[in-house]
Amino acid sequence: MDRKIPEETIIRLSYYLRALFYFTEENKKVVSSRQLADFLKISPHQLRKDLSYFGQFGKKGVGYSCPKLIDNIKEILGLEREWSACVVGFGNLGRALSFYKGFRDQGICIKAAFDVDKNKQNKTIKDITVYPLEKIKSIIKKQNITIAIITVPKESAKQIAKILYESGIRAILNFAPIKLDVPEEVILKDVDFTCQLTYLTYRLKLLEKED
Amino acid sequence: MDRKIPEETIIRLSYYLRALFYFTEENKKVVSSRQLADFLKISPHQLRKDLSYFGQFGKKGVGYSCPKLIDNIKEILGLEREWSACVVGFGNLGRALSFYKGFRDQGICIKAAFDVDKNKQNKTIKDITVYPLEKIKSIIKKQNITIAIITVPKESAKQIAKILYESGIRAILNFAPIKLDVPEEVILKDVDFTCQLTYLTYRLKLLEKED
DNA sequence: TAGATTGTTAATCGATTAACAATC
DNA sequence: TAGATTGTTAATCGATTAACAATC
Repeated sequence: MDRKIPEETIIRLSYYLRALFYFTEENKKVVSSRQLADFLKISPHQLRKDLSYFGQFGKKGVGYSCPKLIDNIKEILGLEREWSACVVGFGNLGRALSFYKGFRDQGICIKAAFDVDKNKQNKTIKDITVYPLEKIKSIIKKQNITIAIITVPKESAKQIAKILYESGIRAILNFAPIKLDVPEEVILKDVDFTCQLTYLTYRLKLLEKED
Repeated sequence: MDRKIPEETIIRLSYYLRALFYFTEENKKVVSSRQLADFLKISPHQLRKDLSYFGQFGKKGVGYSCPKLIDNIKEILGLEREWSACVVGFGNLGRALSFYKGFRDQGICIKAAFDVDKNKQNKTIKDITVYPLEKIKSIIKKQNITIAIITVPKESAKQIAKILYESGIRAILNFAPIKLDVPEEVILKDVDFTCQLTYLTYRLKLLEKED
């Protein structure tokens, strides 16, 4: 694992994992790179190239064992163990992420939520308790939380990020539409709906021009 | 506009727009590529390169006029006019997207929502009415909706996509964790939280190995 | 053995970075 | 004029695609 691995490759590994779950549910024990790739609408070359960064997982002339490749990819992505996460901002988006089942399937467990709104605080829904912001530090320590998801308005996002990394958070998934300042050692990933939607309007406009 | 323009460039244009809104709020009339780039934590070269795909918008030795560049980027992204969209699936995520203010600021207006759940149907919250799925076709036609956002469970996503493009939808933002089959002329963009989170666990695991 | 499919190298393609001439 | 900053070309870097030898 000396060469630099593209971020796109890592993202695709998640997709491969999901496809493997699907084929496993369909009672398939072995799949070829072509079957996986067709399911995900990518090329089999790309799948094999992506896997080759990490080792040799298939059998020539045969394909990949579903359960084995699942274990291998989980190991690569760090999903062989459980991770604890929290959500800051318990609006609609915060709630959606808190209760999203897809995370737990992959070993990522939302352990707590935080919100400024007193009416939301100290209530527990489906195992997740909403705490006031003042409790961020203590709960993170107590519950051993390493990942935080930020869904607060952009006005308070920078301040929340500061509290989070000062509390020991080492990775942040940020849904607030603003660039956060975090220390180099904190891993930050932005998710931005508006940009994605705007890409659609751009393409729609292009199409109209062609006509 | 003969050369192929990278998707990344289009996504960044949205970020430039947002930065320009920020500087405008701060009463700045003119900004340099360096100021914009610093704000967004990218390089000024990249910003200038991105803009150069579409024309010359700045003044050498001076910088860019904020209001003019805003108008130019809006025009490029098709945001000089209003777009009508709908949300299918009125769970927490559907609600979050329906009421998200960031869209309306950019001229994208959620006009209707749809859900299978009878308890959610025929209620109007903040100008958005939730209709049964059977009404998808008629509402889309009546309200002139071109963009759809899918937030239903993966089990029903493919079927919903079919109903949508058969109803005249031309662009889909898909939050369901499954690859949809759509005709070539329908523009499709996937958003996947799990992949983003998993990228964080991958990086966290890498860090631990280094120690 | 013949057919199938992997893993990897080489070729291509595309995006980013850097440098600088043009010019406000 | 001198300083600043754009727009664009060239160089670099990186990712994807394709081809094929290895081998189950």
